[in-house]
Amino acid sequence: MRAEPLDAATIVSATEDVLRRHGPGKATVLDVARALGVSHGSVYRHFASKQALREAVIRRWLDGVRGDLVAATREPGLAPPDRLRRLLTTMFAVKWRKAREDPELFATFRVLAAEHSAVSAAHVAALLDLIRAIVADGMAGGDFAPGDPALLARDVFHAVTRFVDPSHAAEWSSPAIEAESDGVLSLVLDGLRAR
Amino acid sequence: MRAEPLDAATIVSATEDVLRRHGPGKATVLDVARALGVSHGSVYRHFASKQALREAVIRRWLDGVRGDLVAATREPGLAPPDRLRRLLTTMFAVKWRKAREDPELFATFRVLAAEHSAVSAAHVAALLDLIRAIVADGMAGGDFAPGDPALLARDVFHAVTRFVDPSHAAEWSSPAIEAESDGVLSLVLDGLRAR
DNA sequence: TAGATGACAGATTTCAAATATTGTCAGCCG
DNA sequence: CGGCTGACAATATTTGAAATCTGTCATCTA
Repeated sequence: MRAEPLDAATIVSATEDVLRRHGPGKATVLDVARALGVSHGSVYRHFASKQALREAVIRRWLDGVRGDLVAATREPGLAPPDRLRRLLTTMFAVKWRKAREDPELFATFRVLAAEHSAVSAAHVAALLDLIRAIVADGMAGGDFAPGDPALLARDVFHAVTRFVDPSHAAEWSSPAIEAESDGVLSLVLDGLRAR
Repeated sequence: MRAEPLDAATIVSATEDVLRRHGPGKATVLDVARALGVSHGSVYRHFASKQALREAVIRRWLDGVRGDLVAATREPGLAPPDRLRRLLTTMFAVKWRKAREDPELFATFRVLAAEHSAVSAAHVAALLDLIRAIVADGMAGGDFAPGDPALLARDVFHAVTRFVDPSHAAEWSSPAIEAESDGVLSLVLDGLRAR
């Protein structure tokens, strides 16, 4: 039936396809096995449970998002305030684009992320660390007022919740959303500069 | 069966009780009529539909919340920055308390608010106006840098989304939530002061 | 005669039986 | 042998028939 040996990555990809096609509620392990042309027992050789399989899917998705983000931000010769603005607007743009391009798929990944909150929490922690590094840079160079970079990174992230948290995805289709995020960003950057 | 004549306010109160008891999914017009000791036809004399009845309930609830808020903020002799901080922390506290005291009832009202987004939008607009008035005051007195008070009020409100938007109610049970809201509030107030 | 009632049609919800899925594992196949 | 299969028990989901609810209105009653 299959030439290549069945491996975890192949199964995860097939699961993504099935999720895309059937949605989170009706995507079964049997569907995944069918898509791969194997019995469902074989899937259970690589993943202990349906939950574990779905966790692998959301983990790979979030890692990809974060990869996109780090790549887009690797731009030299930008002062910390501009770098922070760039990071955050990119963060917004990546999420908004994914949510708008394929709302059903985005909704599916929201369900998976909610199912596996530990994976989501790790993702958020990694994003927070990106912010923290820039804030620390800015303080060292005098662009930002002194303070605890980790705490301020947390504050910044919380202030932009509306623009990154998937529970606000419905609001991202408004054409005003860009102006709104710019407004909050300016307010926050001013807050970091002058304390 | 009933001494006093049946009026809209009485029906709304009975509906609140039924919602409290049965939840949003299983609260029927028949239940409301039963609670009042009348036939369901009588309820339809005062409200055109079940939707209209539920809208009256959520409208009264939100008006009450806003009343509490305005009352708690009517405190003289406070500079605009402190007044703004007071308004917002009170806003948080009112919501958090309601959500923690009776999570099921809070969830019920969330459902009603989602069903009647126009009513919720009006509520938000009224809250925004409270913020705008204080920001304008602060600009007039030199506490805040000059700017468009309406736009900045919008930015401030968006920055504290996480602490007022019911979709984040689950996060409000964390003991860290107070420190987190204080952090964002300080950042935002600094932003308003020094632009 | 203003306000309340309850029978009624159509829409929605409920509940139990029928079907499908999850996860295990003894045995098969290359 | 290492990996795959498919029968199987336990659990979860779907289905559709019965029950309930929404909204209307002709009729009643105070």
